[in-house]
Amino acid sequence: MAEKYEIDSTDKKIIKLLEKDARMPFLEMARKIGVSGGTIHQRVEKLKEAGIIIGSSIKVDYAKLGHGVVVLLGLHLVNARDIHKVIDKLEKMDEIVEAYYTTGDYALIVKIMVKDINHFHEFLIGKIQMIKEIQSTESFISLKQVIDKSLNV
Amino acid sequence: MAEKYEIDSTDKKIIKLLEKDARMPFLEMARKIGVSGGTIHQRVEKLKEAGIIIGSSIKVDYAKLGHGVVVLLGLHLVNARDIHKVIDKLEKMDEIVEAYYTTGDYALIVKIMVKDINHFHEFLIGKIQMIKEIQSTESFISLKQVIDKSLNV
DNA sequence: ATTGAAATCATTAGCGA
DNA sequence: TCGCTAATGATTTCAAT
Repeated sequence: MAEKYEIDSTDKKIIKLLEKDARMPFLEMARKIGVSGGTIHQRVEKLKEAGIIIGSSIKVDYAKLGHGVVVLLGLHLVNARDIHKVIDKLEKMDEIVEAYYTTGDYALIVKIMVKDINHFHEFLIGKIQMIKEIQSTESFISLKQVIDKSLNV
Repeated sequence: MAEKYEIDSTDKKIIKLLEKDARMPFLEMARKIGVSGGTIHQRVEKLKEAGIIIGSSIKVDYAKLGHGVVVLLGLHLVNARDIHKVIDKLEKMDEIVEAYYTTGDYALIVKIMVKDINHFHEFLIGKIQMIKEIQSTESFISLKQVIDKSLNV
């Protein structure tokens, strides 16, 4: 994995368009890029096979659904060896949406989404602090995401 | 904004399916959920109007395109009042894909994607440290994202 | 990479619970 | 009000070039 892949400017344009709108019709993309719809279809299939396009998803305003608080949580483990056990447990928690192995201060940094500060408190005490392999945590509470965009490849 | 919205179980099922695959045909969703295609269409339109569905995007394996390193960066500002000026500058940088206002230690936490550690170094010295409103930074380098999922609403 | 044809889908209007 | 059906135009998909 992580082998570099050769993509040309047409592939790049396709990726850029689909990052903005995953449901854009292939024929519309074709008109914008200046190739045929069949070509778009072939290119997208190739990008999927190559594992460059992994999937697609809608963007949801979770705040409108009552989950407005994002918290970044740095985790210290008792023993670095337990990291996979910890990840297994974290994976099952609904509040956790992302997790990163990191170098430096923390073994892991996780991103969680919760309804409010009370919910966060309950989550921290009732779920995170129940994992005995976790020694301590540091919380960075965010009330607003100010930038959210796709990488310009 | 951030008003709560009443969504029923059909809306939830639609959101869940589209989070897994934004290009899923409405008729396929209709068959899975047990309603007509027209109903899916109406519901999706309503969810968009309500601002719950904001957009859609493909998921790209950026590591395969040579941008394999994610860094979370905590920023300390010289003066908290300058935060909007800083955000404006950050917004223009290709490497920065997300940014959060946070309480506590940092004024901002940003997520960046870079090719490798050298690229990160150049970015830090050549771009971040050029912003005079930023006092100091702390870096959390991630070589692997181990969890990435959608919130279970 | 394009073309063209067949299957499938999106979209809308009108009907009915 | 909400969901369904039916009809049309657009799109996806694939084989042949």
